[in-house]
Amino acid sequence: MSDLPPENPNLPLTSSSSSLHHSYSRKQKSLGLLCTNFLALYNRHGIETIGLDDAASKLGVERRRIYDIVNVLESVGVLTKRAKNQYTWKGFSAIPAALKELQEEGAKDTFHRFYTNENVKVSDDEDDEEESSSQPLSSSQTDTSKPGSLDPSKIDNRREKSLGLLTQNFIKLFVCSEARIISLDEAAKLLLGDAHNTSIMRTKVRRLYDIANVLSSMNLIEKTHTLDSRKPAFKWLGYNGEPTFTLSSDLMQAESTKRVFGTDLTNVSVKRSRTHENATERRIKMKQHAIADSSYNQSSDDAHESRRYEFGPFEPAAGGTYPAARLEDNSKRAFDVENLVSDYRPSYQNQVLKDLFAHYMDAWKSWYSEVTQKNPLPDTSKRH
DNA sequence: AGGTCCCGCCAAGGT
DNA sequence: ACCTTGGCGGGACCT
Repeated sequence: MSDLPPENPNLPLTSSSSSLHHSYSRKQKSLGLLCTNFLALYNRHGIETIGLDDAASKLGVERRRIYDIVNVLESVGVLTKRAKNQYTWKGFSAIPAALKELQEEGAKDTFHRFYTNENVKVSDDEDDEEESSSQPLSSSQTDTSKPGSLDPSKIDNRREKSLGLLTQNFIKLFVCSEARIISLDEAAKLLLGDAHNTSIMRTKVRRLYDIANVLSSMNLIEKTHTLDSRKPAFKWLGYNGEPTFTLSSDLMQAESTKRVFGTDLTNVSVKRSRTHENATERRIKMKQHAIADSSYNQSSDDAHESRRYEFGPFEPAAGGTYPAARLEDNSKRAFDVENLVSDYRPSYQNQVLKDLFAHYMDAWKSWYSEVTQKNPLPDTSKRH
């Protein structure tokens, strides 16, 4: 026994009708959907502590999956680890602060890299972080063999590759640049360092999908594709307020149900799906729910992006460290763009990132000066 | 024919 | 020694 049973007819859920034909569906077990249910379950008043086992059983999945979710949620501040098997629910309201921190952090270690020894060597992957004493780990990790010998070079190698860190770096990509849309492989390359090794690349991309799925279910990003190349890409939506979750009664009652292998409570209320209709629908819903913010405006709404990238309205927030431009107040921004740009120029070591950044900066500068001059209406329809 | 990404093995980390 | 975490990648499923 090992193959999945077609399905379990004992389940009390079956979202009413509409289950055209039920059969094992991968989608119904997706991380994204699971995350949606997870959020539906815990994103409410009264919740304060979350037990991994509790979550696993309530959602009908193995703990392993919960770790995936929890790790990325923690990256955006929604959760905090309290103790073994225990997390503290912080809620969506904790997101803005977390994002801001990521933004600053990103800008900071960018400076650091810039001032210290910017023009760096090959430097495969990894990034310092915390203390940096100890030896600068053995150059590249071309550790051929070394049977048995404990490699001191891979001490916290694990942390470096963690889903959580990867998530944060992924988010920094958006938050620390003006990029609004980043294609999947750009992201993979950026987050990697070695875009040559196909194997490593593949793995990284798999992870990216995992991350993207949960971030998507939170409505922080959205999967799309680049306008031109048709390549899959991620669009940063940012935090616009809490998504409106509707906990299906099915899920509620599923709480008491015991899980059997192969059955999956996750497939309740299969309303998530990534069909365009639903996705758009959800966003609209969310938007009106949080539209109060306003300052977020016009433009680039759903349907049409005018190009591969967009400039996001990321608020620098009091004493912010990053230049954020918005169409509205362009008039009062008379400072020297050039200067500012160089000040904030990240110094990533890998070429791809550098190129990408240059690309965005170029676009941004021309757009910015255009807007700044006097044009009340920035016409983004020109090439470059 | 890829693009997605579920699933769970099994190795680090903790206690 | 046992339990918790969670990297990793085979290969099934979905365009």
